[in-house]
Amino acid sequence: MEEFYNYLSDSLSKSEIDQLSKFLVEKRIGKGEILLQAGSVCNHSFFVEEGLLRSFSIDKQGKEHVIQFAPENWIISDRSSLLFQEPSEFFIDAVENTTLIMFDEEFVVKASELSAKYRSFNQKALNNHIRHQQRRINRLLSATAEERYLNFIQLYPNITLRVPQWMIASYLGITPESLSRVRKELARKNFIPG
Amino acid sequence: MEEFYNYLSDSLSKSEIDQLSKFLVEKRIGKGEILLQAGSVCNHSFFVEEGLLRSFSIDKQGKEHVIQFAPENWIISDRSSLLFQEPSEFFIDAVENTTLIMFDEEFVVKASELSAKYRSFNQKALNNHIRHQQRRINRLLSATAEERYLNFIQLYPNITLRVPQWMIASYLGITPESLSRVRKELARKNFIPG
DNA sequence: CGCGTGATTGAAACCCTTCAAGTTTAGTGG
DNA sequence: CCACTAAACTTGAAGGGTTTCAATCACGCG
Repeated sequence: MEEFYNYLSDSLSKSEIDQLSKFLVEKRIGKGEILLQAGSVCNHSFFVEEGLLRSFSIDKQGKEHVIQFAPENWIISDRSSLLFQEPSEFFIDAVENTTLIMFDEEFVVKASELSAKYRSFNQKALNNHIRHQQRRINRLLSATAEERYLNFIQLYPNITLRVPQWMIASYLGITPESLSRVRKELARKNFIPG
Repeated sequence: MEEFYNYLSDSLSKSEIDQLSKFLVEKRIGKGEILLQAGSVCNHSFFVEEGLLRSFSIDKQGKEHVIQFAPENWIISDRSSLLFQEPSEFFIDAVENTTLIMFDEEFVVKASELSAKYRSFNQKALNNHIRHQQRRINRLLSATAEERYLNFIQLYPNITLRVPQWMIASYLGITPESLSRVRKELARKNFIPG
């Protein structure tokens, strides 16, 4: 709970958090375990205390496409499914053994009632999510595979070293083979990662 | 103002809207006029009463990439720039002669103070935006040009007929020539649009 | 040690882009 | 209402970037 309390501490007082703690569940899951199945309704958001989660879809051909990575102090969920109570198109699973905090919409509603600060905090988080997605769309539309990869390792240096390359390739929208070649080409050009 | 009042009527009473009306500005702009310049901070959201707006970026090579279309009753803006007060990466301009309502963050704050209904309405709108973006990312990662086009005309039949093809191509992340060929191929396969 | 997963490499195929030319459409002014 | 022009769309041929498929290599784990 440590990190999640810390995460909330700017917007909720200690006593307020304690009031809300009954809506929180701490959970430990192993690498590869699944938190959300495509087709089922997503009823929780997941805050990562330690470890690494990801969300992804599987297309008709059975190929995985990584939508998002969530390392420590990130929240991952399917907000569409959560808010509109419709079946999710996405999976969420653990890339590493992970300790996480689960919370549902009731937590968000109660916290919003308790604190205006939390409301604006949450609002800001939503807007930040939109910002990230917008930039990603923009890059998918305009950047080459190499540019997207460089952008990725610069934005998420921390994640780059922790996930297999094929997952990064999937996030970038290219094949593992292509990413391998991109990296080879970068090495040739004396690019030093990190 | 008609449509915007209507848009708000579920979450705010008539008198509440009247109180807030001083934060609203109605504006008419001609086709091609620009509402937001990349590099400048976005201070308003735009609600389309009549007409059609779009947001887009311009990459290093001078190519446009359409991020979003906004027909009647849609809101368009750069939320990142708005909320974080940073220079926008995007342009917003008018695809058709457009009547719109401009409002700033003060409007949102005041409306949120006045009405819990508005808060949840606004929250829902943000989540809906995230949902749309998420699906788009997913499609950019997994679908072919043809699939993306079919998906587009199904999702936005109304927009398809109102914007030039090269803008749709830009939205889909392909060249106008490619879209032309995709359409030709669909016609060959006896696909009837609409 | 051996198996399985992930990374690399090569060759061919494919999709999409680029460039260039031609056609159609839309808008403007006489 | 026609003539003219610019913009949008189409079409073709060549080229580039990525994918696909297959084979090989590297490594960690039971």
